[in-house]
Amino acid sequence: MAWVVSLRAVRSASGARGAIRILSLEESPVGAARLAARMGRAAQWRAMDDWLTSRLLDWFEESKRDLPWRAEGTTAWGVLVSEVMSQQTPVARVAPIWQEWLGRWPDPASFAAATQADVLRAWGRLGYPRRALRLHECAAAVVERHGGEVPADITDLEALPGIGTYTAAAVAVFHYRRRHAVVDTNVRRVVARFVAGEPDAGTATTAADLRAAAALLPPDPTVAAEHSIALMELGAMICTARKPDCAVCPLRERCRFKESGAVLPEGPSRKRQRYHGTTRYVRGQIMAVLRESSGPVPRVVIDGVWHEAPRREAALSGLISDGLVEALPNNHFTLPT
DNA sequence: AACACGGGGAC
DNA sequence: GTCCCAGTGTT
Repeated sequence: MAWVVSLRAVRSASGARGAIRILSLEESPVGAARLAARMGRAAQWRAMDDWLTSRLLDWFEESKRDLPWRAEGTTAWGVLVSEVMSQQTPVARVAPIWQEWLGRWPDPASFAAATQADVLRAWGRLGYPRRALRLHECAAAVVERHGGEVPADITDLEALPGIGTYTAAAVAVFHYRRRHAVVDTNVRRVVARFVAGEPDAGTATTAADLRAAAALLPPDPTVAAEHSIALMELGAMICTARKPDCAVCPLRERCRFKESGAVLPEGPSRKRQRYHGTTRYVRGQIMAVLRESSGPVPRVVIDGVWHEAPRREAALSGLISDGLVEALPNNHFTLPT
């Protein structure tokens, strides 16, 4: 009855009558399907006879990772920060930085008051430091537009700097428990395999991906929210890109990819740019120098990070136009103040 | 639709 | 050495 137990966590948030009724059956050692049959359609829990949701939530309750932002009492701001940090960055690397940030800047107002240099140093080597600056702008916008409270409305969320389709949905669903599809790379892959029987998701097509994921959602918002989290977790832990562990997948009996008996293509699926020596690499080197220096850095030190002047200058001017670096009159460079 | 944008860890 | 990762903003 892990599936039923999982509803306990959302009981207070939902206040739904249905949740209470389910909980009353908690001691009864019956499976989700039998429970559904007993309750009947009048209970309005179509989720109960939704095989996918039932399997997903049973598995999730048992196997979910103990991520710090999943702790009870995490604020909407905490969830938003965790999502922005997790954009293109593995959660294992995000967790310690997230802890530090939430301790230091527990809400949008305190974070908005920090300097850009402090923000960029605290971001450390998480990568894509423009995210840190956008998060800073985001906090200011939350203070200005929403009185310091992270909004629950998807449209309001998407209007914030650095918050796109995915992150807006993630905050609305994971924190505010809205019923809305949350589509990241994991969900796209799981849906491609489970529904379409394809080995991997193709190029992202936001509207179609959202429709496909939305079609799988159970009717109740709180259950749908858990379903969305679980689907992402499944993609991250079981239905992985390289080596899906179908043997232990809770969805294996009805997965069209598993049914097809197909195997993942071996070779590289697409051409990939080298990293070392790219502008992006050089930008990273320059940022590392500036982060680790307490004050302005002379040009000669910047010149040391890469031998080719054109590449170096391209990286530097890019950083300046992105607002990540400031050029001082005395030919020194610094993180923005 | 295709790019640019970090950095680290798994294989 | 290559691939992947809780994406977003710009062109």
